[in-house]
Amino acid sequence: MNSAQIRHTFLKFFENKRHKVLPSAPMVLKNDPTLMFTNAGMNQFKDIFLGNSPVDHPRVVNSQKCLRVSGKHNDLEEVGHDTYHHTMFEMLGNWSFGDYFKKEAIHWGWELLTEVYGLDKERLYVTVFGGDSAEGLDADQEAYQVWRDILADDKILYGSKKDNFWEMGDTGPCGPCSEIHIDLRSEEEIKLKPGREMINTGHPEVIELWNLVFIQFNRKNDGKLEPLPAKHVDTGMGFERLAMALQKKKSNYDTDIFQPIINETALISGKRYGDDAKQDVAMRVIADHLRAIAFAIADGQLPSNNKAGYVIRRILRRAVRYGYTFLDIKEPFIHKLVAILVREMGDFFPELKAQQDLITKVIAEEEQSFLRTLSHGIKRFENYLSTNANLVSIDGDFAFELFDTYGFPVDLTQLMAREHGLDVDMQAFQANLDQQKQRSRLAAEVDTDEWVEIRKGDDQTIFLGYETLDAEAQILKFRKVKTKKESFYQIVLDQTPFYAESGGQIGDRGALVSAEGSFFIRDTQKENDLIVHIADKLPKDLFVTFSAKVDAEKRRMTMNHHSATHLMHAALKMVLGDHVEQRGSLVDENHLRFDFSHFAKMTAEQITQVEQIVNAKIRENIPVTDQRNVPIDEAKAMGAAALFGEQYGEHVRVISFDPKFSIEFCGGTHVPATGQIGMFKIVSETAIAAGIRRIVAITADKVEELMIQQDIIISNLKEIFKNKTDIVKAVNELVEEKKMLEKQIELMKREKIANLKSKLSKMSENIKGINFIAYRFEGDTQGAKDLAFMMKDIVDNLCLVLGYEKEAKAGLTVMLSDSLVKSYGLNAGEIVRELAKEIGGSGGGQPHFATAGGKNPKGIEKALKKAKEIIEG
RNA sequence: GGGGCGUUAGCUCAGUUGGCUAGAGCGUUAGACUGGCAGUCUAAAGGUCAUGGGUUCGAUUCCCAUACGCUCCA
Repeated sequence: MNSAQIRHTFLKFFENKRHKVLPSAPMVLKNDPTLMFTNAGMNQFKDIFLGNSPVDHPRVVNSQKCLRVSGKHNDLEEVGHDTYHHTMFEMLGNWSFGDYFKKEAIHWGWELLTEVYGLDKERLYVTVFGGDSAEGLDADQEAYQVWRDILADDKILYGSKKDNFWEMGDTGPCGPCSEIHIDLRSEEEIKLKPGREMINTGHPEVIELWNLVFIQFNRKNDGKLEPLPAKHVDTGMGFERLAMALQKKKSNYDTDIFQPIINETALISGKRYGDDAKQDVAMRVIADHLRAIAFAIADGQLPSNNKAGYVIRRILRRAVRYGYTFLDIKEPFIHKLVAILVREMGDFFPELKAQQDLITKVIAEEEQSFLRTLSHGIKRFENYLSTNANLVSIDGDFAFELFDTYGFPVDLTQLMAREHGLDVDMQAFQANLDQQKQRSRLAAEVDTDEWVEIRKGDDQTIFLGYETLDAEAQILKFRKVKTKKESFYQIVLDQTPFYAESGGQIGDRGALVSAEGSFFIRDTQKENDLIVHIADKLPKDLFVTFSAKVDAEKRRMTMNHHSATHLMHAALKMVLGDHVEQRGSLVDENHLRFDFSHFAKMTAEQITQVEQIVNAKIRENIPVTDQRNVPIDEAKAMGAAALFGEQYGEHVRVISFDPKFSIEFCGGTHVPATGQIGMFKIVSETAIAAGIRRIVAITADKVEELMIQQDIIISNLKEIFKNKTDIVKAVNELVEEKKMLEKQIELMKREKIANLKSKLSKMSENIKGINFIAYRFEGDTQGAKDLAFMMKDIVDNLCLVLGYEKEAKAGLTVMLSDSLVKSYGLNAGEIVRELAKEIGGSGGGQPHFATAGGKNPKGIEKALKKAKEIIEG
């Protein structure tokens, strides 16, 4: 059975048991401050478990793409060194939300594995929760009894809280779990030691296959467990492991999920998989990381230098590094593997296929830039070696500097050190790293108090912001949040007109008004599905009914920009083509920012064209069509544009301005009719990454402001040019004229200096073989310098002293021929310091050229005389 | 969010106690050589030393702020 069939079989099996097949949620998360990436199948159902979202389907089945590269689950450094760790993997899962429980979950799981997939029953073992006295929990007898109906007693093991009690976090839903393990060792090995003794011992061929979690408790803030009214089933089976078991391989990487990519890597590098342990590790790393990066980019996360984007960049760089070091590939190559990945997985994950070009381009660009970083680091390293003789080991501080400031991986530093017979002081390196971690942790510390419940309210906050900007509201709960910089309150209301930041639209600002006064709400944000109002102060009386008022002006401008974004999106597709795909969007009261895939700079004509289309649509004054709760398939059939990397529920909201022109999935707020936007203007169009362009544009008042400003500039110009008809021509003429005049001035200056040169040459007095000239000069420091260097070229044995006055300050310049410095022992710096006393200042410089400045211009004559005295000695 | 580093010619970069009237290589342009091309030689053009303040007789160099970029940590 190939991997596609394995996945299909799983979904089909549960679909036949009345489960709803759901697509994988995006791997990159938004609106969850605690998590950057989907790291388990349950993430997309978190709000159901927490009771924040209603249950649409009590039974669900899916295959979820997961990424474990940050936070609690971080497998990045393990990947490649063994046969089963991955950054990105698929989690097959079936779910019951308050529907069936242990009995069905266990029986179906067993049925699927043994009867449908045909796994050998003899090789399967199960574990159940064995109880925990500290928690006051008994063993999970219920699960045990179900298993006893299926399996012999010696196949069932009791597990500890660590292995068999699953918790989402410090608080929240949790419960015992039952795992199915498989023993894939050879017959001989099994004879030597039975599988029963190998469970959970970390053997790569005796592994956990499927985890069935039975959620029946809620962990409270005080650590106590409270039974849940609705019990859930949450299961997760590693797709790659299952494939290994079914395809009778010894490693996940030997399955058809990874082999095509590994083969291509082998081809590119000219090495063979299986020949060399280190090379094999590298090929596994590359195969794994390629998947993670490609899917992340498809989900809208580009590599960048912070947050989620940075994690993606690091994964890619790890892959490049392994290729560079162990496969000796010094050229960008990972992007070439994308085609293979798309061929293998593009059918089940259409987002990959649709964005193949972009993914390839972005990866190629990143590879290039990292290879530059590497060569930079190598250069620095060689520099370090050549400036530090007789080294015994590489300084840990230097290795850290390379790593921290220049991004040069420390293992490469070690490798290069070894080539020179050196080692790296890793202790000092680690100490530096720990110090940095400590610092970051302190700075990022956020102290969140527990929620204080004011009123009972099980339901979600009712959002009224599409219809009104002013509504009655009561506080459900609030909490205090403290960071290094500030502290504020988060407030949850029973209903609210405030739009929480999401989908690129900024959160509303406004106030909660009661008899007591008005309390400023500075921002509104989303935490998962929870709408959180941010305030600096709390009202004294929290139990009254407030009037929640949104800042209407800010919202109006934001809506203008949001609706304009939709119109522009449609216009871009018309002008540039259907490959235009939204990659990011930000709208606030000041502007709109829109990132989209397109591979070339837009021409001025294209930009104008887009502006004209949008402005025409604005003048048509098209009323908005706002359809809520449209079934997703129906919305798609309408031709609404969905975004990659955005998670949509069963029902979506569809916003259209003339369904033939612009129709999009969107949760944001929009103008009632396009006329309100008034006017649209693109302010800039730039590149932000390979294949991604960014447009910044403005609407309404902002365009008006811009126009007024530009009008003022133009009328001012016209006035200056006495209302000439063609100002551009006038300016051009002026520039040309200026150039000509500058040339003339330059000529005259030269002439003047030439005159001065001959005049000064004639003034020269021969004092003891020194050609001495002292002169009061009309000019400034720079002019004196120019003159001095010219005189040096034409007079031998020169001692030139120039004095000049500028803005009531005095300046002196002394120039000596090199011969005087060498054979007479004269020093311009010393001379000028002596002379500076006369002008009430100080100075210095080089032996042959020095300057001084002072506040007393009257002393210039005296200084010039004194210079002669010095030379006369 | 915190730390480190960078920004000098079209490109890649030097410029080390503040003073060599800012340099190299590549590229560009012109001329010469060669039957032509490739090439070689010679010469030239090209710089608000990111921006704005400050210290100083003098700042690419030191200090402060801003912008942009790189990088590590969270």
